[in-house]
Amino acid sequence: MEEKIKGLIIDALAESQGINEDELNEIGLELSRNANNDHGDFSSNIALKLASKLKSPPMKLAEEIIGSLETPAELELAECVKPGFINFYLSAEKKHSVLETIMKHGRDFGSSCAPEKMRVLLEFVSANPTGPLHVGHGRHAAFGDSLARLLKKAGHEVFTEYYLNDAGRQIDILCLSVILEMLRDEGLELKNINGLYKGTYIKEISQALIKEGFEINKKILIPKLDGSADEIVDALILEMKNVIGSELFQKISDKTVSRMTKLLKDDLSDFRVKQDGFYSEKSLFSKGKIEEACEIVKKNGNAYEKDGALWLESSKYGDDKDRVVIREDGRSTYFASDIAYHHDKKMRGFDLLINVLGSDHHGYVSRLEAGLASTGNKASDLDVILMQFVTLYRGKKKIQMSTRSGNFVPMRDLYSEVGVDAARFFYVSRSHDQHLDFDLDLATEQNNNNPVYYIQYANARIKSVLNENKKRGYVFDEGIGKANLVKLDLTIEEEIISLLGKYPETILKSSETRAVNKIANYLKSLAQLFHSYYGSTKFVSEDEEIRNARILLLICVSTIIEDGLDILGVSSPLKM
RNA sequence: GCCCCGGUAGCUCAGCAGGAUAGAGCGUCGGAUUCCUAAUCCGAAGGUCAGAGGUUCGAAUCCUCUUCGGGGCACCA
Repeated sequence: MEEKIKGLIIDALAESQGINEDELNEIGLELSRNANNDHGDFSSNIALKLASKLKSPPMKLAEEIIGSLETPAELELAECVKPGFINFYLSAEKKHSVLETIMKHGRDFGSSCAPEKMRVLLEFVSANPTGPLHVGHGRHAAFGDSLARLLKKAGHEVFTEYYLNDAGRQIDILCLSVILEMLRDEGLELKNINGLYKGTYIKEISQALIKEGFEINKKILIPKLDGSADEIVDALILEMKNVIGSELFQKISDKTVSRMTKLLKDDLSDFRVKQDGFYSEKSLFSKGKIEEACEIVKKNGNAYEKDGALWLESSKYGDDKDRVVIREDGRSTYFASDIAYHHDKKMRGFDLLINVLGSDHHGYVSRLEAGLASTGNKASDLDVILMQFVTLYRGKKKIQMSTRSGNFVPMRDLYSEVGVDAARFFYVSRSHDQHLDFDLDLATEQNNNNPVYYIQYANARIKSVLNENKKRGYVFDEGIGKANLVKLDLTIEEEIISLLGKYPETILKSSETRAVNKIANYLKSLAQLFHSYYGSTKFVSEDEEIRNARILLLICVSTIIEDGLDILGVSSPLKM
């Protein structure tokens, strides 16, 4: 319809002002859809835009345009208003037809609206497997999973992935922490060492390994603890590998990582977050992907050697300075892994790579782009979404996020307390580039304050009305409903229908801007209109025609609420 | 020093590919339940959209500066 009206305007402009399409393209023809029906269903500002160019008052122009405007049956009226807007009013039949579309397509209404379908690799969370996921990761998880659902809804093919940092120093430290815990468990007295991982999960893993029959020589020598915490830890790792043998160390390391990974997967899946794949950093080494990437970079003339290290000339691609890829001692940097990993993503055939990262990684973005460019890919294929931080509150009281030993509040604690529905909704209700204050009290309140329940309740009320309809011996007749849509002429009904009609463009816009929170806002508005409608109108009435028409409308509202909530990973209870 | 994000009602926030009177909820005040779920609804009061310039017929929205707050600038991961 939008295109049709635009076409009409173009014709009218040509006739009344002698403006051709090229001239028009310069100015840009916009047609906006209006929320409140004060200004019609669509409006155009074209007369205002043309006024200065044609040196003619906008109102006069608008009148002339309308004068030569054809009006098809779907259009009831076109009028010009005060500053120079042209407002279009659709016929009632046309406006109501969206309900028929929703009845026909059901939950597929608004699906596949993206004009260009892409293969997307969406990477999110990717936290080191050295501890349970905390409330900050929770936001990444909720956002990433919802974005995946949203992009799929819009018609894209989406693969979600978790990059598992299962190699490197942090993993050695994790493994060391577990081994020392095993020794402790066997009665060895050990001083606390800074920089090691603590927490019940370390204990659990060490005990599980002991049960599996892993043994550590108790006569292990702890080297003198001199130097900085980092130096001590590194010395311990080296010593441990020597004493127990790097083979056993590696075995324990593998066991530990796989147990940690299981823990992460459970944290995520219990939060209804689905990762299609876990990509192992270690596999980059074993499959030679890092050397491969280095070769490509060198071949493309984007690397050089200096001070015994291999440097990527990332400054060539917009980074502040060049970066080390292979260290002096021959070990590759984390950045090297990332170059190889992102190149591999492209090789797997994805058009678009989306990374959800913490906002503290923003300095890393240009480096990633440079890495991608230096392997011969387009930097613009990478879309990094930076996530701002989360602060927990209990009412007005800020909750200490981490203890002195560096333990964060686990995300599982959060969603166990407030429930998965509330947690997911709250996490996603604000734009990713804004700080999130997560109020645990608010998330569990059962009233108007709490948008999750407000929306769910709207849907539950609809289900209840449908039941009541049956209970009174009526059978919903879609045919009668469709035939009487024109009777839905209350202002509130028109507002609801208009909002339902905006669902596809909401999906499109929020998927394009990765703004999952727009879905949450949309649902809030829809629920609000519904509750108001509920309070003012009787649905199960004796009049068969209006009853079926209204119930049809309610079914449409319910369809959209359920679909929208599902994008957010929130359930739609039938009863509350 | 450089870079990213933000400042909208007393509070928490929507609105931001420019558009017509800036919206919700809470809180305050006043109402609604013989009726399909009151986890609801209706009404009132409440604003220099941080400040100053600029672009435009038109700016909360775009640009510049200032200011306040959060975060970042490794041969760490």
